Amino acid sequence: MTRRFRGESLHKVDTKGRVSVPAAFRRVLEEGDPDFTGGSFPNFVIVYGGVRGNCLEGYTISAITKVDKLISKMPRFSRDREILERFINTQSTYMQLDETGRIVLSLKLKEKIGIKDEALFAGMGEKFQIWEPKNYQNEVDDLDLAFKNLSEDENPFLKLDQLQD
Amino acid sequence: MTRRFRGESLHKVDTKGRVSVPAAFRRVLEEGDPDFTGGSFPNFVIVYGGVRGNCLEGYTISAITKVDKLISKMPRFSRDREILERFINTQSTYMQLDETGRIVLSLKLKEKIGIKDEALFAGMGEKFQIWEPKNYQNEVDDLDLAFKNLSEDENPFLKLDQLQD
DNA sequence: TAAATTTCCATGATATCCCATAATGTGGCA
DNA sequence: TGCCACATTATGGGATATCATGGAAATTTA
Repeated sequence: MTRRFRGESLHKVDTKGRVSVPAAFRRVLEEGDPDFTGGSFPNFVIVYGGVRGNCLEGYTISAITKVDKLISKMPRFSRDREILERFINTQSTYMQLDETGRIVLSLKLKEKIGIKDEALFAGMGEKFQIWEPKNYQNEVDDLDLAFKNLSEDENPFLKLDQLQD
Repeated sequence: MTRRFRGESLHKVDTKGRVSVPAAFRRVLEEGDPDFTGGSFPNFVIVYGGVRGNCLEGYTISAITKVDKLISKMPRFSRDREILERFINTQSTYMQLDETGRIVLSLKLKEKIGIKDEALFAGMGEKFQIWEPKNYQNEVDDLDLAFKNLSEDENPFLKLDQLQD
């Protein structure tokens, strides 16, 4: 069925940095890890650099592999490729769900996005994001405002259908 | 799973030049060494000439083999080939992890990149880099700046999508 | 034989594993 | 439709393994 990351949910981050990944997201991670078997726990990748920098982004193995393959097609020592590798490879890390469906956010990752003891997970289709709850609310508000200020012909909902091929 | 080098981490270099290679990188080095068996310690290659010259680059055996093969496809006595062989073959050396996951950086290697007592490891997909921390920060800042100054159609992230399929 | 390497051992700090429990959700069935 | 039994989920605590790092002993090299 090729599930996608959908929905938002809030989770506790304990003293060791452990957080439950929303159960619905786990199914997507499992489907997206070619090495996943019933007995194992899915691997995935968290990108923490991002253009934004204020949230973490989780990708399934197959999603990130697609990106990696594209990067590999660029000239090996080109500046463009280097920029992308810095963002996508250097500023990312492998993660694995544990048997209770948790991951641990290292101190470094928590600091990157200002998380203390709660984390908000937001589904974004082929990736998901992890936010410090207040920052998330601000982000949502900003987006709302930006959307409201668009003129009719800038409305992305209307552009959507124009893309159709 | 075919792991790639991901993430960045900072390590102490002791008086003998010993540095821990990040644990995550060891797994990649193991996978990339066809001769690696459970009981042994993986070999790999460090290139110190490099296009840049301000960092060392570590390749798994299988990654450097790919590069070697590409070079050997170039005309045998061409200047281009000679240059590449000089950089990739002459200015490189085999390394082996010890049982605690460390390597020793010779005085020569340390001097090449200005390392004193700390080394920054940065994953770059098929290879990783070793930097003197301050130089690394400068490099990241430069890249950031370069990225911010790109016009919309120069954005490597967008080029990525154009490469699709 | 002095200096430089390599090997072996030691230890605190992290991270991982294993078990426990409460909360929530799900389905069946009267 | 209301309730119970069971599976899944969210969360915490302690034990155990791995990692990063330093120092001493053994070995090599010049």
